[in-house]
Amino acid sequence: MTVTIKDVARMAEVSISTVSRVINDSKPVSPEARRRVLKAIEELGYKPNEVARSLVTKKSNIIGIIVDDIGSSYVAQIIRGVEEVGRMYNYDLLLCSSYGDKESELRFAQLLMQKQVAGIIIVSEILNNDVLSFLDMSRIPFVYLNKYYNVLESPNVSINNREASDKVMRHLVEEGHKRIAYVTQEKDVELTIEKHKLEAYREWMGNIGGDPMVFEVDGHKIEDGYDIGNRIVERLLEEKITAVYCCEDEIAIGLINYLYDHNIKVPEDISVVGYGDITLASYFRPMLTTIKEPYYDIGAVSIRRILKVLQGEKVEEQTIVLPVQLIVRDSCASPSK
Amino acid sequence: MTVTIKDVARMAEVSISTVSRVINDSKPVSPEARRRVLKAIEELGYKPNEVARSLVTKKSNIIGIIVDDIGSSYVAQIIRGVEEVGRMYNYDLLLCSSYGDKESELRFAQLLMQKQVAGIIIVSEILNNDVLSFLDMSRIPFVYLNKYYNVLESPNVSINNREASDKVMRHLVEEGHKRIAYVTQEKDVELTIEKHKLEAYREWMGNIGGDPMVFEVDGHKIEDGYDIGNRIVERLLEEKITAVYCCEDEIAIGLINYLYDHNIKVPEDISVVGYGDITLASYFRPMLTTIKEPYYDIGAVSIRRILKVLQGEKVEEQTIVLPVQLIVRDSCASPSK
DNA sequence: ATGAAAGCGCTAACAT
DNA sequence: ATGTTAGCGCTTTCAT
Repeated sequence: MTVTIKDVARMAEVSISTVSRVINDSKPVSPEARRRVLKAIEELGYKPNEVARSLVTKKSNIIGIIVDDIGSSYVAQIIRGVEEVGRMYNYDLLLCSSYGDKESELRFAQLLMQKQVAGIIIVSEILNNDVLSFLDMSRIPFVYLNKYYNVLESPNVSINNREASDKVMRHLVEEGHKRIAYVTQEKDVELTIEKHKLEAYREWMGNIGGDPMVFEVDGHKIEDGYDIGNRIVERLLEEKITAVYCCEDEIAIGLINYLYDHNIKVPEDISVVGYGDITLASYFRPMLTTIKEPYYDIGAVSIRRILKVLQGEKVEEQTIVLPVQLIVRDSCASPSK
Repeated sequence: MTVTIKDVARMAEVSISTVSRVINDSKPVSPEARRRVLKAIEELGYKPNEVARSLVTKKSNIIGIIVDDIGSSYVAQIIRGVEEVGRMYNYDLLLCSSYGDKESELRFAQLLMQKQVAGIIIVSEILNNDVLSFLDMSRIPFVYLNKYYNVLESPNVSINNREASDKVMRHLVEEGHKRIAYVTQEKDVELTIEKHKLEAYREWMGNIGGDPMVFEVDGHKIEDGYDIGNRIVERLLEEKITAVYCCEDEIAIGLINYLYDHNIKVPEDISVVGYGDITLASYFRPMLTTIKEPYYDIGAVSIRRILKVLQGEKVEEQTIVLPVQLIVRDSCASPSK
């Protein structure tokens, strides 16, 4: 049946410890013995049983990742980043989808512990102190990623949302827009990144002497953006709004779809700016002007952080802040007229 | 420290075997002993070490999944299907991305074996007999999914592509199109599903007495569809083509983008049909008329198949064929005339 | 019904 | 430099 370290030892005529030593390069082994072991491994096609290994070393080279929904493209991008960097260091990914359920998140965290994962990355869209405190206690290296909520007390990787919003507003103003609306999330504003984005928006509107006009959307999906189009389009027209800054790409795209379906042209009649730069943003027409949240990098940096901790390095900052970028594309133009 | 079965046994004043029996419900245990064990487990917050378990049982409840690129939305959908069904039976997912590299696919398959996964699902976009024969030999239950190539000799889940193409052509013809072009893949046509799709296309064109007009595209990305727009648009116009049937949604979307960027209206000037129904298809404007490949279901059925084998059930068919559906949306209309 | 003990495949002291 | 041995935490005979 499956070949074990014993078989290798027997064939190479050494003890299993010697075999172990050459596999792990953990102690000096005479060239001769090493040669024989290597030969035996080759001939038998021996592959160490990772499970047995994990049992004794009490750790696997598996990183657990709990995501909200792998179907979201930003989540997939984060996973790519995690996967690719992890792979470089021979770490594998154990994937769980919580679909936004608090209890699932916690249960998966426990499950991953049972599986002796080396570290955990959570991509969450809700606020869930239960996992956070569980993870804190368990003393396993982890990173908590949350696109919406400000996470302050846990290791995380994010961008400076205030700065990002400033970039959007500066661009809009420089393009000549004065009547700019902002579409924000209605839920938990004070706890989310919307707080900072709204601040930036309000400040800029103050500076250019315009009235802030804030609309609230409920949900993060393209459909939700479409719905809000339905609810606000009349106000937009009445108030002669020339640009709508949406808190998320999905909302922006939904809104543009609504406008498209009602013969309002983007950007000719109204400019729309998004936030996130999801995959769709550049395939969609008109191509979306938006803030690039570097999802891939967020994933890559997250696992790097965990790997560092695993190697015993001290990681100072709780939050690692990545640079933001405004991607100017076609959904935004100077106001006609 | 971490609490083990010994701790539970001590607290419950039974042997570890009894604890094991309670945990696994493997043998009768007296009500009294069971009660005490349960209580101890509760109080200590004991969670069995899955790694130790796997070592002795020689199998984990982990399903390995090797995908081409988790960034593709169809891949993400398949994974969702696998994940959700797997979860119902307490299986976890170990994820590897091969990025289309043959050797990676093989290496990952070996790696997954080392980790004692219970089964393997491969989502491949290339032809790789090395993994296939490795998997065959290893006698681990697996499913080989390939969107492009006909896989005949390995367990797989797919749709009837011939039938799907018939549906597209019937729809196009019923809408009144006579001058229909088909965009196919240029690579390995004889080995891929394009063979059957082309057959259907040619047969229908023969039936309505039209000239088949086939264009070849190289690649599966939206950009590739855009490129081909550049290459064929003049022919399309010359030949008064009223509908283009593209072998993949990505190609269709790229083509529509090209047409959009060059002021050719879809569907008013030209109808475009895709194949796949990727997530983008319904968010894109015009919404794409396309064949729905049920990715989620493909994933779900794949893991069900593996689970069946794991439970010792015989699974007769190598290939499980799922029903197809034509999704009629907006990118296709009757030819204006 | 329960416990003692062997052993899964490996690593890591400890001896030599 | 190499071998012997004791576990890692669990399941599973085999006795009782």
